[in-house]
Amino acid sequence: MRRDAVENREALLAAARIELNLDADAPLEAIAARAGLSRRSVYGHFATRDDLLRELITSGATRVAGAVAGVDHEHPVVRLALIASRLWREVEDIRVMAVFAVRGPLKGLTADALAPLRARVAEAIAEGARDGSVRGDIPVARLARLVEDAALSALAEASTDAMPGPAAHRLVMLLVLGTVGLSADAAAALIDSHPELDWS
Amino acid sequence: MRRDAVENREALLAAARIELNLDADAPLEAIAARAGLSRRSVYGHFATRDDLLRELITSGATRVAGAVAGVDHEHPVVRLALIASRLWREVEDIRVMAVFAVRGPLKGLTADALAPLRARVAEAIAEGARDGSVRGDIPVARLARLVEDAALSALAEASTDAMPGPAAHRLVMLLVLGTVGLSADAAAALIDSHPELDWS
DNA sequence: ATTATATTGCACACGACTGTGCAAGTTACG
DNA sequence: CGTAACTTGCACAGTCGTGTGCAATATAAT
Repeated sequence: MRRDAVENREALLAAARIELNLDADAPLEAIAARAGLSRRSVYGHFATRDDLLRELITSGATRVAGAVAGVDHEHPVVRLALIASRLWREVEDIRVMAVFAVRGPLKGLTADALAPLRARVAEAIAEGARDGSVRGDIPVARLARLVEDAALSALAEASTDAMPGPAAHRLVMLLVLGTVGLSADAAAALIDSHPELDWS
Repeated sequence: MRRDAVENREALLAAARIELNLDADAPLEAIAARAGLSRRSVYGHFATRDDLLRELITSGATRVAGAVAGVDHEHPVVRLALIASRLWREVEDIRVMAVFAVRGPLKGLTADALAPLRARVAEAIAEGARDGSVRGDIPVARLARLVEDAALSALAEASTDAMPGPAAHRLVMLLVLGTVGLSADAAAALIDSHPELDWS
């Protein structure tokens, strides 16, 4: 295998990440173009369109899983904020997976890939609901989905509006904490009192 | 014009509302089938596919505008909750428009249709930020978009999970108020202390 | 330099969907 | 009734996307 071949493969994946965020079913033509290749060449790297998507989703899932893996904290709410914080680094992958979470025949794949992350979130919420640090007026499963939505809309806002890094990072945490029941002030105080939630 | 003709026209619009929520670019075949018509007949009512969508969006926008028109209250936060409350009645239309708000070539149309509603929300937020009842750590325009997202995800949750009416109605308000800075408890208290926010 | 490896352009088959024309059928309505 | 309004089925053209075959060309690597 040649060096430029693997570079082009990466370029295709990167291009797909961008292009699929703009249009969930962007033609291969567009993806290839952004990668500086011809449509025909795509088939030298991926047998079918679905193969490309599959690779995007699974590789994305691994990165996300890695980013969230080390997260741990005794207070479930801080844990949620930490997860949100780590997620910020993986925006592109996250958004690609979000796009396919609802639509298309790949939604099963996406769901599987995101399962571990969702489990961690649900667990933290359940724990927080038990000790009173998280609202108890919404069933855990439903609240978990809503938290996911909140994080997603913060991430979307961050990347469409080209927010400066620290602001976007903080926004994601603020929204997650707000959804979980904290007031704006309480959320801000919590973030400021925990150095591990700082922008680094 | 015959009576059954206008009935079929309505049936087509209703079918489109359902089918387009399942799949944003559902084929006319599917829509026609759900309406109990043949694909060919659709063209007896709408010149093109876009005409159908246009009608859906604009008629939906008018309903929503009407629902929100009468809303007024001295406290901006209560006003936001009221808007959220009224929105709940129009879920179906809202969701169709939400689908096309992001994707598709009609997003401009949708944006225009939703403009008045967005203006009201932004205004209430700005007013609240001035008198301190709404968080001030997020720029008004951005917060308005985030509130919109929150409402949308609540509405989505409500209609996919088949929640009972009152619960869904309350959820929409809770999420909007939470996004705007209130704690879960404060939001619940506010809703309970204002009879006009009750489920009717 | 020579060779294995990649990329390209073009042609083609295939499928899904839109939009149109037209003749034959069905149904509401006066 | 009987007629005008509506629906249907089918055939067809046009568009856009995928996936493949192949010959020509460019490029990395030894």
